[in-house]
Amino acid sequence: MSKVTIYDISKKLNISAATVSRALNNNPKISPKTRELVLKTAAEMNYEQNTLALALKSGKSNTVGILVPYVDRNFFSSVIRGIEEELYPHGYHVIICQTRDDAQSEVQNINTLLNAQVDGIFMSVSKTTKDTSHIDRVLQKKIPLVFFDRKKNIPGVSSVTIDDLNGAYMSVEHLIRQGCKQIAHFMGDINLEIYKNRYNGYLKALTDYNLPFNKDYVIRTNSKAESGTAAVKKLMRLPSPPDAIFSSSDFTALGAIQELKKNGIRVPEDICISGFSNEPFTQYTDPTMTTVDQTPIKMGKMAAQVFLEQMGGEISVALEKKVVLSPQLVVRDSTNRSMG
Amino acid sequence: MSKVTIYDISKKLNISAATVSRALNNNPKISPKTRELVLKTAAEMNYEQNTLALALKSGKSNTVGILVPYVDRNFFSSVIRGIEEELYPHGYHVIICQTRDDAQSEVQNINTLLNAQVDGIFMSVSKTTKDTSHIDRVLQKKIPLVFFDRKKNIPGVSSVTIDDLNGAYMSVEHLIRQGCKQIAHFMGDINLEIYKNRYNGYLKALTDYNLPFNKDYVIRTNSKAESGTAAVKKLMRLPSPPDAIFSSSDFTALGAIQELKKNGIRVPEDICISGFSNEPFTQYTDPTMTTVDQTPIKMGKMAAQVFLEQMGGEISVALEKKVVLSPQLVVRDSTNRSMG
DNA sequence: TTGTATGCGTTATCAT
DNA sequence: ATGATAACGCATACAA
Repeated sequence: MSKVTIYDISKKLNISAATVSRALNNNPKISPKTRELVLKTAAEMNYEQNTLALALKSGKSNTVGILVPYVDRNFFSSVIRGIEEELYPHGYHVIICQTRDDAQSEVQNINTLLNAQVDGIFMSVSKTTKDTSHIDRVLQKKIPLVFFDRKKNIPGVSSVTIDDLNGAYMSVEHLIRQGCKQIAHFMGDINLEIYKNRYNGYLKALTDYNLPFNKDYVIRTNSKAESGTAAVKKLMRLPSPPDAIFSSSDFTALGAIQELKKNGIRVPEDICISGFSNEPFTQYTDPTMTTVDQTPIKMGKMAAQVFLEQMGGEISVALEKKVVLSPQLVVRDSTNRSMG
Repeated sequence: MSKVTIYDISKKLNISAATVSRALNNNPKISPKTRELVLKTAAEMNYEQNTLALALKSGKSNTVGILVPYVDRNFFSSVIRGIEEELYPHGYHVIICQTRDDAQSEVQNINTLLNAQVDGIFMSVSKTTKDTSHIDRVLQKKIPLVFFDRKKNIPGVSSVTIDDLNGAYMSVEHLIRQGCKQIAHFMGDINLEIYKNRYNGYLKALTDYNLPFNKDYVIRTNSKAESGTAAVKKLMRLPSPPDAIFSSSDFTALGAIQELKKNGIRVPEDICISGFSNEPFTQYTDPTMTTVDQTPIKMGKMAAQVFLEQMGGEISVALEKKVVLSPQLVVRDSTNRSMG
């Protein structure tokens, strides 16, 4: 059968279960002889430790929960990969929960994770989350919590994000160096920190390089390709259309490229376009798309490391660590005027 | 504090823990009065059931494990999404493990999942897996196991796959209806069932439509774009080059398209190309790519349903269910000759 | 060095 | 209808 316990081993060997337990856990207080014997018979009997009993006993489940809007978005699944790869060697399991960007689902998932006695929680906050009492509950229980990408500013909670402002700045700077002087921006929902920061990075680059700010060049978009085609139409109707677009999203940048090509406007010759996120498809568009890589796997690994630190330290000390990763500018053909 | 147990409630109410437990579980053998009372105070005290204790007691963890090569591959993360969404309403958690296509890692992960007392295991078998003793161990423990996409033929194990042969057949049939008569094939590793089936679907369509088979038109490729560029070069050097390519992979199809465009050969006017998998990027290539959708979310949902059925039935009956999903042909511009 | 006893939180069995 | 108790499998404080 399948359920061999330390008690079974103890019976077979005529010793106590406690001794078996000690042998199995390399407890120093045991004779080498019996230790060897126990280990051998345990192997023979195909003994496997019951993680559940251990978890109940120790209060430690060796499991962490990850909350993301959707697992099948490339960015999130890459972060998950990072977390899993960093935590697996430490014996942790990874439970995945999807919030579908729904605040209520987020609360529910937090609750079930708490019930499941996870040792830590990683989350990218849902778009619609306003109330944070469920997060407070996590903190009350002293469960390490790490935000990634989308965070709330809550004292005592660590987070791993990327420097969106700088990512935007690098992009715009790159466009300027390509000779562009009239740079437009596709702006996301600035209620979200990340988009506000990208917008600010755009502004900062313009300022630093003494380029004038033109409010007609800033178009509010969502993250769909259609939004990009609409935005670029608006731009091209301007008396003085831009010679570059810095988009806060790869998808809107794609929509723009498609619309421009349809109208015979060349990218990058007539107008340079850069996106944001380094979605896998950006390397396959025509032309290939310049974008900003958010290093999601690294983000996951960092988040995991922050968690491990937290676990290693004093239980009662909720150290708050804010890690800000540097994004990576990926230059491709959509902004490359030296192609020839 | 955070740890309020049924015992705490029982003390406060001067009743036994057993009664509290019964009240909480809607046990009929209890008076409505005390039931209400317990429920109310439980709510007041913020009682939450300890899932771990329950799991230890019942032997049921309400957790399933999913093994995939990499979580951040679109296909796999989509399957995971399907499984999660189907199982969440039933109270199951989902643990993710990555095998990195390494047989040894697969064995290890199976072991730890077994230790964690998961109630079921979903897996897409690693490419390198030969020995299946770890899988036998799962069966011995009567843990429901469901293969998806990549399976091994093991008696008693259910699986959910797609009808690759038919997907290939539909693709080639479509090419024929576009007027193509000399159809080449990029063939994957036929040690894997899926590629063998796609190849057979290709052959069947040729036969059914009375097109001659030309062995020079079948090129062995791996799933990289470079492999596709190399393959198409070879094809175009033939005395009579093909007028269509059915590729077993989106990536090789992409490489082919890129190479052809570079040489001024038009897609689809001069040659039609179709891929396989409906990778997200296929809708953004130029031209957009015709491909076969493997309905991964649906695959996940089906796998979950098979598991739930298994759980619902008799414990000792390992019913073996083979679900074969119909793939979806997605027609786009790379094969569309009526575009004008 | 080893054994005994206890508890982690719950539910099920057997009384009452 | 309710209470006392055992059991799930393990680890540890204490006793020997």
